[in-house]
This record gives sequence, structure tokens and C-alpha cells, in this order.
Amino acid sequence: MSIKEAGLSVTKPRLNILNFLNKNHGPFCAEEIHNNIGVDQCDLATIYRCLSTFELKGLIKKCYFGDDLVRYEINDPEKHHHHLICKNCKKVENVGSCFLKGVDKLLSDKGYIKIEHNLEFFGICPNCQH
Amino acid sequence: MSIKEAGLSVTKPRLNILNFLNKNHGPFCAEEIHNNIGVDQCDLATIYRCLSTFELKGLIKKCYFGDDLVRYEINDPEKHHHHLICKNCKKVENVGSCFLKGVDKLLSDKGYIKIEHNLEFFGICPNCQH
DNA sequence: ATAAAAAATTCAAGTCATTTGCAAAAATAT
DNA sequence: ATATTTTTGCAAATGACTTGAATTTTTTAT
Repeated sequence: MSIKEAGLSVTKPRLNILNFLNKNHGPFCAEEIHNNIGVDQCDLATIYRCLSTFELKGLIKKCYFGDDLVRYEINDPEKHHHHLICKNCKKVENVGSCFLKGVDKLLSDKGYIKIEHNLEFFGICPNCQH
Repeated sequence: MSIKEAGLSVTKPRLNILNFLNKNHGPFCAEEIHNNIGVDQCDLATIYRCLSTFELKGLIKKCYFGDDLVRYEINDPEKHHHHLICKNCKKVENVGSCFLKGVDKLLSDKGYIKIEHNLEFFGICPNCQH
């Protein structure tokens, strides 16, 4: 989906941000995006505002890696995947959804050790469906 | 594991916190714990410090629900489970690990709708294993 | 195109969960 | 008990993120 298709005004900061996310792998936090597109290109507050707006429109999605940073990546439902993050160097690898048959085996095959995962489900419970 | 077994000094705030977590279901954030054991019982900073220490010692574990709060619950490896959080009322239900065969079905059987999950893996990658 | 209207950006100040420095108090070791 | 170590309380700091309001840019209407 493009910025215009999302019903948003097309601005330089927005083009820069989407462009950066489209070309680079791994979810990024606001500051990383800011640094990468150039801190002189726009204010950090603009990055935050653009990211919220993009997420609201479904252009990008949030990722939580268990630290105090919110990260974002392009939202492509066709390419659903999970993440494998090194606890040490924070490197991010994508993991396909085939993991359901033997999660830890798959990951240890990749050479990782001390594998953990964080899995939380979200939904609307019966009481809240009106 | 007890506070003493973890090699820590036994103090009132620590006993209060562990006691609260042992008796109540659902991960709790620092402020919830503080309110529940009584704000006059100790400083909020003490709660934060105790929780970090407990986690380091493996007495409790962190949970991330995708907001900006860190929650904790007793770490009992025998009772490994995941969480199902209502997006609306934030109610937390435990989900056993049987979910691997048909995640969404299981959850919709419980009457939930708009089910999503957040799954991230953590490990030490080959490069970081020395 | 051009002007008016709408939306986005900037900058500064404000939040809010969490952290930290340091002196005082409590717990543990001797 | 007394010394040593650890923990706590309080206040101040941090750091990611948000927000208010004036200005600039983009869009819409002419």
C-alpha cells in the first residue's frame, strides 16, 4: 500500500521513512530510522508521528522485542513471519511460520543456543463482544 | 525457590512481593504489585529493584504484553504456559502449550474473536558463542 | 495556476515508566 | 554484639515517547 492509497498526504519525511523500511530488513525503532534517513531530514517527533499514523493505516506493524523500544516493519500479510533475536548482538533473523512443528529444533539447527520465545495471544473475550 | 535459596537477604518488601506473586494469578507490573501489597509498605523504587533482582535469580520472569509496561510472574518451569489477553478489558488467561496444534482454533473455541499473537524468539547466535 | 482549507512539521515542553546516587536502615557474618 | 554487606528510601535523573501551538507544506477548490 502506498502513502496515497492509505489516504495520507505525501510528504518528504513520510516517503523517506517508508522507503527506508521497504529497503531494509529487520524492524527498526524510531531513532534508528531517524539516524538512517538523516537526522537533518526531519525532527524525531515527526518520525514518531509518521510511524503511529502508518501503523494506524496498516502500512507497517509494531514489534516488541522485550526491551523498552517499539520497532516497526513493513506490514506484508503475504510474508508473515516471526523474529529470532540474538540476546547478545541483537541481530534479527526472520523465522517462517513452519516453526509450529518443532520450534526449538529448527532454531538450534541454525546454530543458536539458549533459545527462548515470548508468545502472547491477543483477542477480544466473550464479555467484551457486546 | 525461596529468597534465601536465591542467595538474597530476606527483607519485608521482598517477602511481600514474592508472597503476592505466589498467591495471585496473572503477571503484574511494578505499580500493581506496589498497590496490592500497600504503597506504605515500601517505596516503588524498591519494587523495581526487587523485581530486577528476582528476575536475575530466576525467581520470576518478565512478560511483555505489547504496551509499555513490564509485567512479572512466578517462574515455574513445571507450569510453562502462554497468555491470552483481552484487547479490551486486559483480562489474562493462561494457555497451555498444547496450542501448537491449531492455535487460533483453540482460542476461538474459548469464545475469543480477533485473535492475534505476538511471537518472538530469543537466543544466542553462533557468532556470539565465543 | 492561485488562493483557501486541510494536514503535517517543527520545536519545546511535558509524560510516565523505570533507573540511579547516596545516605540511612536493616540483614548477615564474625 | 559489632562489623560488614546488602537493601531501602527519597529525590533527582533518564530516556522513549507524546503533545501543544505556531509555521510550513500539501491538498483541494476555483
